[in-house]
Amino acid sequence: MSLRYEPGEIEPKWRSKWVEANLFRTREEPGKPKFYGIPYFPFPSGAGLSVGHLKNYIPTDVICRAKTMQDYNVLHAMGWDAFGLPAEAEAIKTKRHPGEMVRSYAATYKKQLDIVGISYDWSREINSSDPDYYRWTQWIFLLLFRRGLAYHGENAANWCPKDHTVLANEEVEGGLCWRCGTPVVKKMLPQWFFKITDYAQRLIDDLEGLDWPEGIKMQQRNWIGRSEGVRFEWKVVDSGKTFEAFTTRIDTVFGATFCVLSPEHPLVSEITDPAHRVEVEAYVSRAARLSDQDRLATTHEKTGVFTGVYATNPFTGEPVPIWIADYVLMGYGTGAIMAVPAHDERDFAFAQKFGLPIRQVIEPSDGSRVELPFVSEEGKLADSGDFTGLECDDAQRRMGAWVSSKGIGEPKVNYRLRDWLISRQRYWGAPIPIIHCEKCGLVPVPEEQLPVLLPDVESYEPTSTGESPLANIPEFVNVECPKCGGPAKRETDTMGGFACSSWYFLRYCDPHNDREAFGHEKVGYWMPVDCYVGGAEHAVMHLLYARFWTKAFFDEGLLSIIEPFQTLRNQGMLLAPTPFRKPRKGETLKIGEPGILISYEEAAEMPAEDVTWRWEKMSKSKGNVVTPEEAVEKYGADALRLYELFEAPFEQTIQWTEERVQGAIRFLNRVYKLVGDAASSFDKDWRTQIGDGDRELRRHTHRAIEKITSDVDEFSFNTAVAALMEFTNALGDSIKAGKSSLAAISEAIETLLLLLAPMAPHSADELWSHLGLEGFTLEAAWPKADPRLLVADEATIALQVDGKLRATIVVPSGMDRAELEKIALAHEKVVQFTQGKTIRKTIVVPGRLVNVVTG
RNA sequence: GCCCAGGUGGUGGAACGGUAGACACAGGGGACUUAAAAUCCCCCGGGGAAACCCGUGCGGGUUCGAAUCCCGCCCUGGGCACCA
Repeated sequence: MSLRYEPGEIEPKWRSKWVEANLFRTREEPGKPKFYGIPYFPFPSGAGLSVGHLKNYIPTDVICRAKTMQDYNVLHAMGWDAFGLPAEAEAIKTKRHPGEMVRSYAATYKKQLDIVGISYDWSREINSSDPDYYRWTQWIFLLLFRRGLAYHGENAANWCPKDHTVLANEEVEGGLCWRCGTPVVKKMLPQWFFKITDYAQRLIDDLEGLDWPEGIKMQQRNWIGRSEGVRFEWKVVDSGKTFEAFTTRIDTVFGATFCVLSPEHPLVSEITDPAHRVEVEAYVSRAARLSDQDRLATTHEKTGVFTGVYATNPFTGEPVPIWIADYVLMGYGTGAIMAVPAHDERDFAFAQKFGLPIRQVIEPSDGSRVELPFVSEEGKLADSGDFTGLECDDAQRRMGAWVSSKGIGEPKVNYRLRDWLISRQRYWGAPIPIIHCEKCGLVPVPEEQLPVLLPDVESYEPTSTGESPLANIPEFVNVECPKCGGPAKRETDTMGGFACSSWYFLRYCDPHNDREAFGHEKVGYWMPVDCYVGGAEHAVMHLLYARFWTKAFFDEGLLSIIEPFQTLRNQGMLLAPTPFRKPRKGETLKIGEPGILISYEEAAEMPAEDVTWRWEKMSKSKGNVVTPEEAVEKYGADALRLYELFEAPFEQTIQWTEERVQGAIRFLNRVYKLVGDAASSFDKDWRTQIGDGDRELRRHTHRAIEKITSDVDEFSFNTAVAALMEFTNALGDSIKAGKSSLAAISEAIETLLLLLAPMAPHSADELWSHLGLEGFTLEAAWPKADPRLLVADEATIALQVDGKLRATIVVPSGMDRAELEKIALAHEKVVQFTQGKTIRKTIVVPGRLVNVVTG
């Protein structure tokens, strides 16, 4: 009987059998190794999934299915990053309650993932906006608070003095409030922070042992931004006041011809000379008016103003002018610098603009003349007192020691990383479980009172007061102080969404625990995540926060590991063809777009030459989305899976190409036909029948096992599919040639289905049962390659003369060097190409090649 | 500007320093068919009748041998960007 791949019939059938058998339950059988594989925690958006999103769900599923067959206990779960701004914004737009909305979106995602046959254990599903979950997010907040890692502090925010509200950076247009046109100022406002900076060094150090893409590690290192330097004191002349400056180039200190303070530096108002006050104040308030965005977006044209006062360079005793400029940031180092125009590009530009002296104190070691600014550290000191002549690195050490010995400073490591601002004046998040009491200060909500429930409200839009909408609910706000019993007020800010996603992978291990966030034994068994899969866009947010929390939990004794994600892989994007047309008069193009975006229907109606096609990421707004439903309906889930696996290496961006999905269907049909035709003569008991013969077919079988097993482990799914195709072709040829025994063919067919099972599970199960085999492929044992069957009887040897291929010969495998050399030198092609030349030497690589080198 | 990835046939891509182009897609030819689709067989980097020659972004180098390693460039994609 000739079989065909009929996805519409077999795929729903097998999916319901899997559900019936509770096939995807997490096994926690003693004595087996564990494998924990998950994709990133998605926010279920209203647009639903596209086939592009499946680029990480399918491979993660393949590896988890393979590990299950390899007799691991596997944890493969899914949940919803439900809290946060994207959900709230969408709910406001669609006028729905965010909770109800997210639940319905999540249901759509679940359905979409199910029809592709992804093997999640849905009994462990998590929703971060569920009180049973955020209760523990709040508990973790209190844990961090108790450890001094959560603090309430002042931070400069954009403030509109007329509306009495903070504004998001996006709400400031040209330095003006978007509502009333009043100039926005920076104002210190209380916010909640997590003290991630305490972990800066450990976050760098522990990257070392992780199997992560090198690019992501680099991004984290750069983000944390460690730099070594010296922090030291400058005295303001005739004032008794001092400030500290941080520099990584203490070796250039003799070239410091001025100092610069950040406009926000507290000393500015104290030291400014009365004659310069008006000018300085104007500059400071102008700088305050700029949002960070504008300040960073502007061209690097330097601005600044002189304070009229001087500071003494502790190395030279010389007074240098103190300037104010916004290129010095209050948030980094000390907010004050020594400026060395000869050896720093920014200081150089500033000095040139304002006519400040430029003094060279570093020169190349070979004494050659260079153009300034000379920023290299390869050089030696000049005109630097006792330090003159030293190499830069040596000078840095000695000058650091000199500063320490004088008691005016010390070598210091600085990090670019800032503390993690977690409070949001928004409704849709986990309420921060703190009570403000006039008498007792910040009082944690007692653990037994958790969760602090997010009250159900009619209107949850952000208020004009700049406070969270929760501040308008007296029943929520007014409470008794848990400490003194007096009247107190609840914190009304909620936590940003990244708090929820920083620990969900621990909750999967123990999702129904109502006494703890996660049981020690459960996380001890499952953690760390062995395989974490997602896009590269979370490099410095989620992946950094989750690492920080894991370390804090380790310090608390809740975990015995210091890193949550041992192996991380980033999937490539999937692009879809997207049509654009030429702009008409009066139409403006969006930056980076080749024309005006049009729909597929419009494109079909226009003359082809008027349409420009471009590959774009699938998105609702681009109108180029192919949904899993459409693709499964049209091609089948197994074909879709194989296509996405086969098209390119996992990390690479691919282009959605229908013809190639057809190729996957064609392959599946070849497998169906082959298995269908062989079914009647299939021998379940091939193990007892198999003899010493059939080495050729069996070699193909066992090589396929070896190759596909290692390819799946290494995330090389495209070559795994290719190996499966090659094996199928070889098996077909072997059957056609009629030289193989039924036992060897049966072994090959059974093996083929098992190797196919993680990638095309519906078809594997269908054909498995067609052969009369019991159970599901997922519960069958993964085949093992027999090393004795991997070696070939014969080897093809390349014969080269001077590195050029001249012939190939087939010899019995295992032939030794001497014999290979003898055969090669006697070969007619070798003789022909070495004629009249001296043979200088012969390179023999047994099993591979012989290279005859002439001289 | 700095930091990461990448540049291989018409296309997607293979290739422990060892026969470049596996496996596919598209295309061409043939078989089957009244015909088409599907399927099966053959061809498919360039030049050449062939022997051979040339080919992995460009220029050098190391090596018996380089797509692969080293140096210097050029492009493409991504990230960071006044961090002293």
